Amino acid sequence: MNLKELSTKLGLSQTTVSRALNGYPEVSEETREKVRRAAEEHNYRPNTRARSLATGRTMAIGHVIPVSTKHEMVNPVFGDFIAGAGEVYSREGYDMVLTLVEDNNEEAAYRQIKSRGSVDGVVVHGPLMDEPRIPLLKKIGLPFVVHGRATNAIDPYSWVDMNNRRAFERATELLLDLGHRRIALINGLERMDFAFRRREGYEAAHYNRGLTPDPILMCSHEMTELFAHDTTATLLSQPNPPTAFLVSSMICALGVRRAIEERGLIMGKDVSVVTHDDVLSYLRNGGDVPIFTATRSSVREAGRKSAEILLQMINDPTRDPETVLFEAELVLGQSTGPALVRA
Amino acid sequence: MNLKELSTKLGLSQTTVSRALNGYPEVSEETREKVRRAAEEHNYRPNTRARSLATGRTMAIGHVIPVSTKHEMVNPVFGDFIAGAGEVYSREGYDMVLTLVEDNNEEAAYRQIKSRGSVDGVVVHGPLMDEPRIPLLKKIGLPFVVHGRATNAIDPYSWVDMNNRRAFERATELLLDLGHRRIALINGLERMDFAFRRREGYEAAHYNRGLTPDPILMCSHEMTELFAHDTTATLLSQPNPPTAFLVSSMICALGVRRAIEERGLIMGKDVSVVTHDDVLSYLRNGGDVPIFTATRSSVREAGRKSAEILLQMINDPTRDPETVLFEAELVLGQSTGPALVRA
DNA sequence: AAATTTATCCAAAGCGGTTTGATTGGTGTA
DNA sequence: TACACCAATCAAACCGCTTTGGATAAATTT
Repeated sequence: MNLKELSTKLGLSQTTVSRALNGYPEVSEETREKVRRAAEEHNYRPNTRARSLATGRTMAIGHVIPVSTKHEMVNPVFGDFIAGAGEVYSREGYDMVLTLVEDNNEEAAYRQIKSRGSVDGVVVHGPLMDEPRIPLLKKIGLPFVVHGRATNAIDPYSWVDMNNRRAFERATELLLDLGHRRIALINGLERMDFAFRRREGYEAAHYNRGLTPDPILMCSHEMTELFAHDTTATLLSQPNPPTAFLVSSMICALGVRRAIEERGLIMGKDVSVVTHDDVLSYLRNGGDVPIFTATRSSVREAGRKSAEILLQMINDPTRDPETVLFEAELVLGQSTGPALVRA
Repeated sequence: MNLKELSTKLGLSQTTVSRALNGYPEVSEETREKVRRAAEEHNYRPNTRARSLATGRTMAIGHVIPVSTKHEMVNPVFGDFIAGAGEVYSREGYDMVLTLVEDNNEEAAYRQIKSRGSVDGVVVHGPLMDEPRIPLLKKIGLPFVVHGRATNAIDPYSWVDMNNRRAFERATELLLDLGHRRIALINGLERMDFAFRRREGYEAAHYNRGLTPDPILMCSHEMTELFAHDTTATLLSQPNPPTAFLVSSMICALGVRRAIEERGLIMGKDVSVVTHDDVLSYLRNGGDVPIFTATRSSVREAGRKSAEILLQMINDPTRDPETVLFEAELVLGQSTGPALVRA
């Protein structure tokens, strides 16, 4: 059932039917109601493509997911982010289109997205410190919002981020307060902006107390359970092992815990762990007292916020870029305790 | 830059330019080359919407992700499945559009997808045993392939599934062979088809040896780390605790292990664990000898296969439904061992 | 009563492509 | 030389919608 059919069936012009359904005032309430009922009855829904051709708006938002060619990694955070953004999109009648892009030809991908014109805007995921996509998108004039930030970006742009630096600074301070002096950092890839900032926070907390973190304790890698486990195992078997771990994701934290317990140590007693918790739906840091002491910030909420900002930008292109910085909560769990005095 | 502009710039008609770019034979090689170069130079790309309006093909595939209203759960498997499917789509020039649907109004969602005409076909995720979406999609005539199966579906349809029943039967047999007689089943929601089949396999292995599984040992829930942990802890504290656990996901397996170790037991010695492993990128069951003994089947591969089948169906609607059944490998890891003789 | 408004409705022109059905000039053939 | 045929190109229709710019009749002013 399309507009033409519906309108002949009603004995009206396409114009009137279209207007009736889209709430324009030049239509009597009586006909509008008639049209509405007929549309309902025949399950009519305007064809998206035709409509967007006519309006110039696609009513779709693109998400470009970088897929690491080397590791075939998909960020586990992605599902929940999408869920948050999706809530907003479906409420506002937008579609969400995903494009997977290998990390070597991102520029081409974005140019294609723009020239094919299949979305009204994009969400940029996984920004690097030096993020070429930001000036690119500015140049080609595609509205966008970044989930995260890019330290070295110059021009203003819209982003939604968590205060990674502050979160990890606070987490480190907590561990220092508990007497820990050898704190390992199990970080993500540090060309990723978030990971870089987290290390900054970790280091800052040390420097602020006149301490210098041991470089040997700082590790950076794709955040898998396995990496976290192996790294932790290695560190713990060294002559002067860390007494605490600051970890970049729950998944990694599980690996850290595994390594700790394999050594017969008790987490929260022999070794402390603080992790960042993205509040993923399938990996709740649950229980009355959470398992892990954690810096917590909901990635789903970030998804919602990103979507909202992007839609606003699309609806009013003159708007200035908007930014949102979430502060992570620091929630105390069972995984931290005072540093043991070394025999 | 659109077709019209490009063709006037070239002094050719839109027809010729369009044909040149789309590889039609009625164009001299000379002009074709000229057109190609001009298109390249001006970074011309046909507008997707216009093209799909004209051709009737949208060059987009829909994925409808059920989002549990109660638990706000997003299946963690989803990211990797999408990555696999996405490979195929981008190779074939398809977009992927995601629709999040709360589990209470799925029918409306699919009808809308059809009538809005924004995709050429859909992948159905998370089929239930009694899956209303299958007859619905058949009725409204939208090509689809199901990731998983629906036990009670009658008409033939395309699906890609893992042999859940067989996998869990084999896993159970392994545990029985090792002497275990009280094997707990930590399963997903059993209205989900995959979970139902897994239980069938688990039970069949028992029945085949004249054994009857204790209903108290069979648990079914949304598959989170927390649920798995709590359930395991409860079961282990009972008078006649299980000596082995058969688990439906790696995430759950991590919860099971946590509960085991909290009790001071050693996995693979005091208690055996077999889990299903979807080969998620961030949760590799790694190491030379895998941590967990597991039934293993790559969900990313399933994504690839699903996409391929769906595209074939779209390209040739007369094709019969195609089905793919992956057999899971059973890989031995460190988490299983002979049942201890009870004192 | 004539002139304006106003309330409804409609025909037709896009939107940016693809595709059908000519039209042209050049070749091959009888 | 005349005819058919082919290769290359184009004008125009079409996909399904929105939107501009009338048109018409009724209501209101003057």
